[in-house]
Amino acid sequence: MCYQTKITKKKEEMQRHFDAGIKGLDEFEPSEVIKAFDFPKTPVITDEDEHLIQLYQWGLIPYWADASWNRNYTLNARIETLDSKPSFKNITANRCLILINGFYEWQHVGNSKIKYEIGFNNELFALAGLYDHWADTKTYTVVTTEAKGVMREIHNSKLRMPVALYTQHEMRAWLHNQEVVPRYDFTTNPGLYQQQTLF
DNA sequence: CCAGACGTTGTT
DNA sequence: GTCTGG
DNA sequence: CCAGACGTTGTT
DNA sequence: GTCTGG
Repeated sequence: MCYQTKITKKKEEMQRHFDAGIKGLDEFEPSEVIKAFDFPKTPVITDEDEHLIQLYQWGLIPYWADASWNRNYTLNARIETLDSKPSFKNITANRCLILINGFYEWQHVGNSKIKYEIGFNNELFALAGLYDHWADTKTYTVVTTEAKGVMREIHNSKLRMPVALYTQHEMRAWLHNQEVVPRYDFTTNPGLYQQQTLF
């Protein structure tokens, strides 16, 4: 899974990096830790306009959802079952890029856990996402897959990781519904935080 | 057949 | 809206 | 979809 | 076996 990200880059740098304009990012503030369970609005690029960065809210709300919808459960979407889940199957072509320069995951060691920052030397990159857009509601979910490589060592409890895209080619492929191989050659920064698990 | 679910499993 | 558990 | 029903109303 | 209630 993936519930915490990092976006410390300025708008101007994101524009340059992703070769895109910007719309409605006034309320965006770079942040060391972005928490999914707060349902934050974060910068994304959708397949509707690959040269525009806009804010979408983390936590997918399908267009048919009613007031009882619980976004806690649509912060992530398992890539293995996208085509069969009612919440995702009709939007598997609504591709977006979630713009970040790091994300966080916890490693369980004995009965404590260590927080890692994961990324590409603090460079900008993207997570693969799906979005829905209806009325004023613009929301997204982060697509996850089986953890590989170093991610199996770090995220050793759930063995999941977000689908990460690094090159422009990978990002375009995702937006165009083409096969992508999720990245796992991350740089990692351990020990940001350590916590005894409660017993 | 239709009511009820639909999504994932975590942080301070 | 579609799917599915009862 | 699958577990569980599936039949009728009387004779000494 | 088929039908149907849940």
